[in-house]
Amino acid sequence: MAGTAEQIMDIAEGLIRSRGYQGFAFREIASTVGIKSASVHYHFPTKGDLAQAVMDRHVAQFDTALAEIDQQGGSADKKLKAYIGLYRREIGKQKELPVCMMLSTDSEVLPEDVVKALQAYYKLNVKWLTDLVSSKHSKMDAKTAKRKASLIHAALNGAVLGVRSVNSKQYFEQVADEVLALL
Amino acid sequence: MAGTAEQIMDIAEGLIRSRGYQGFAFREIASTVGIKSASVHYHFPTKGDLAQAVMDRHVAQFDTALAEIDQQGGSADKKLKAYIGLYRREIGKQKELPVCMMLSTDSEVLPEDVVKALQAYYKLNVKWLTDLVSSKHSKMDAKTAKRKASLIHAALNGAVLGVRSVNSKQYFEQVADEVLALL
DNA sequence: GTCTATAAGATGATAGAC
DNA sequence: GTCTATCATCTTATAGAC
Repeated sequence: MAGTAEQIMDIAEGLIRSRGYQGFAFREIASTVGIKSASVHYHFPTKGDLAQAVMDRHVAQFDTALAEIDQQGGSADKKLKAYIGLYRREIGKQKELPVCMMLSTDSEVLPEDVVKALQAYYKLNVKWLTDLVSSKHSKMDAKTAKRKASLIHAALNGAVLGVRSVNSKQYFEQVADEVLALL
Repeated sequence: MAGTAEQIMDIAEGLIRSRGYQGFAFREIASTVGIKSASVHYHFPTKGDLAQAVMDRHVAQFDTALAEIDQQGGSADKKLKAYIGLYRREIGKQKELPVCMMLSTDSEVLPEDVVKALQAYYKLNVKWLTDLVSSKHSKMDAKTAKRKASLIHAALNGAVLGVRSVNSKQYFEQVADEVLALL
């Protein structure tokens, strides 16, 4: 039995991923949890606070997942496969995008702190991928490695986005296979 | 002096691109045009109708642009450069995404017809790119060409999305250069 | 922690006058 | 085509009781 704050974040995360920041309301979250909207405000004073909490929790989980991949070791290809697995996991429920991707499209109506967290998250991803590329191609200069990492990152994000438009997870898998060959 | 309906669509398109479907209101559009919200409803009965009109107009412009690229002829690389130019043009105003990309993330709250148009638009893009890939690699089988086309499409979409998070158009240019090398 | 009650404002949409 | 006026509903958020 998860705490109320946790439940609220779970539901908010799902709604953000399917409808975006502007697509959920305190009342809806409250009724799903089985409480009143005033009680949601007790845990998260403003809507921005709730979005920030959801974002922070997700980033923390993601950091842990990346650390685990690094810890398990193995080839660069194996690590990229595991990284792609993180994306695949987020597609699980169709019609949902990863939290940070959806929030990124809502950045114009988000509190400044959330936008900053979003930018930091992006940089973290590209840096991790850049290190991965460098580890496989020891003679490649840093700039080239970063460009390749950016391509991989963009392709995976685009692949996730595409699933929504083509209505099939296969699209993601096909792009993911091509991405693996890029490394 | 553009007609009122045109003006409404222009403003709606800008708002959809920066804040999404749920981020604009009839009253705001009306006050920007200099009329009242009831008059906006005269031209576009419902919010969904307005979104559909904006989407249809954009798709028509895009179709024309693709036809022009085909008409001008030249190498496959030249055509891909021109195709990438269509994306670059849409980034012009920072903090804005292409209409169809933004609407795609809002698909859960969009009228069914708009979602269908979105899916058709996606298919059109991948098909055009598939033909392009096939024209350069005459011996490549159709399936492989489509996979490569999907990769290119995903990477370009991801590149546009990334501009928002990294706050620099250079990110797009770097990925675009890598994409050119993929063909 | 959760509730009731309510504020204060925005929203999509319509009726009917001009 | 555009207006005024209005409806019914939803929104985030707060005050104060339990």
